[in-house]
Amino acid sequence: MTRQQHAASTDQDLARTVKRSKAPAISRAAAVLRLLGKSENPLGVQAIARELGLVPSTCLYVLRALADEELVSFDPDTKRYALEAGVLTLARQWLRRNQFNDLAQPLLDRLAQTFGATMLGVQTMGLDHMIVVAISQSGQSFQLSTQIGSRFPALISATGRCIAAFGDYSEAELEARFSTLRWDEPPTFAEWKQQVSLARTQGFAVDQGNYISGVTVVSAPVWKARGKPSHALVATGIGSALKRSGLPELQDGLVSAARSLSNQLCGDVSADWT
Amino acid sequence: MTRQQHAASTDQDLARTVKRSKAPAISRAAAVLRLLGKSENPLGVQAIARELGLVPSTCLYVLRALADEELVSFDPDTKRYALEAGVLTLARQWLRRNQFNDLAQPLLDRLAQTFGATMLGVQTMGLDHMIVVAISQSGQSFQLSTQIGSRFPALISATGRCIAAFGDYSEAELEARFSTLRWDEPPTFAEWKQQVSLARTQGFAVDQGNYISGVTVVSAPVWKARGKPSHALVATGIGSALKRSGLPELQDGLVSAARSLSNQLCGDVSADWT
DNA sequence: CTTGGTTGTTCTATATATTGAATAGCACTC
DNA sequence: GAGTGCTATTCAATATATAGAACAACCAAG
Repeated sequence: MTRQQHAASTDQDLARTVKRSKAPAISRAAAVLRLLGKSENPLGVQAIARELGLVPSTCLYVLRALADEELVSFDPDTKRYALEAGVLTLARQWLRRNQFNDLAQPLLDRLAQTFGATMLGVQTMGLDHMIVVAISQSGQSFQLSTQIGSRFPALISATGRCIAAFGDYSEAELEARFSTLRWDEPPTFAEWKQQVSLARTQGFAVDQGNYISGVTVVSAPVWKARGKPSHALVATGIGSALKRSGLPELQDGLVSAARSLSNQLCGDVSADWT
Repeated sequence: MTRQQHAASTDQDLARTVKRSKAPAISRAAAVLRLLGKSENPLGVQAIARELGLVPSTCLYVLRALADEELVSFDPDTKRYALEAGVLTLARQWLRRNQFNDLAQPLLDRLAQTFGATMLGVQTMGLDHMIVVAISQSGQSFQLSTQIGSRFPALISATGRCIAAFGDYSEAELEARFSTLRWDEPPTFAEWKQQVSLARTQGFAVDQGNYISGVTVVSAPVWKARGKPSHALVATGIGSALKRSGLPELQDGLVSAARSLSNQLCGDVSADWT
């Protein structure tokens, strides 16, 4: 069972986005790409159109355009479409010019080695979700498998508490989002709010088996600029194992890594100004 | 100096694609994404429009749509656009359901270990280019750095000779493409044709310092179906080092790995037929 | 402070992308 | 072999995305 879940992008959502935008074809194209990404096997025109609430002919034109751009592959025999390798090229280009990754990776590697935990670097995307952009596996212990590019709802687990703590969102917004989350051991909203306050004073957040039973997650926010944190460093591991290798030390290491990263990222910006 | 080069996608090309397509916004969007990928730093609306020959207002709408889809990031302060992490999500999804990668990776790892070479798995995209989709570094020697997602012109180096040898393209097509290639030590078209013939009879191709002086590249084709090869396994290394660790053995290993891979990939297809 | 040359953004007429029905093909069942 | 239900695809009318100019906001130089 895979853990990640997106804000269910329904036909309704797509329809609204398409209406508002001045370039609806692009919203449709993105929806098609996401659908093909989710799907286990290649899909035909009708299946895609039905799933996304598109007109088949429009959907066909979208697919042809995407195939021309090598973002989608087309099998002439089966008339099925799937994602194509062109998306890889874009991803590499993004990774290349992303200083967060370059700076975070060695820090994550060191922490993973020291504490035998699986370390993640995540990028926050408002209250919608966060995206895993860097990973370091400890190698020895059994890993909690997550992959680069995975998306999680914004307020879940330890990082969710950080986002809530340092993002100054209204309580109404938070509660609305909170109510849609799925946890193994869901905290009440009151409990969660208290943990968020604690995170605000401590500078990091902990999830002790709420999101996944038996798994402890620690998260510390990273800033690229003043305002809401843009990223977070995350440590995950089996609760008992993390306790044995020293949870307080891990928390300290994580927080100081996150702080040094924030300094470097903000510093680079000011270097551009000169 | 980076080696890769794309078929220079000029404004002309884009203009033609846009005209032909029934969904021009998508071609524009793809062009914008590629441009942002190439660019070292974030770009403004005008710069993008100028570079791609787009109308600024249209360009703005494209960018806004892409930003809505989290494929492009927008900095409200500087009004600059760049690639966003959404492209990572798509790439991961592509990698997940790609059996070539799953099957090729262990073979590449073994060959890289045995021969101290940098191994690549590439996917061919017609006569336009090929894309690196899997990598295994030997770890010990200093690596010839290439990254997943890199694009190379189709007919370059050893893999180019394989594509020409097993793709049954007309000589006119080949010569047109061949003439645009950049090599360190360019072969004449006649020499190259001879090497292509050799590759056809041997079942693999070698590039001895043509593409990059001092670097030897060996490539063996992989088929996913009858017809043109869809992929290739590639070994690269310093010429002298490869000779020392046994070039004939490397060639044998590469060819047999490619053959076994072809069998598995085609076998899956025939399994679908039953 | 004004001027000149940028930039990003809004606005509206018109060329055109999108729609939904009609067409064409393919694989079954009867 | 005709019929049934599915596909993918084409086509022409119309709703609309786009182009180009006008606008606004900024910065640097005089």
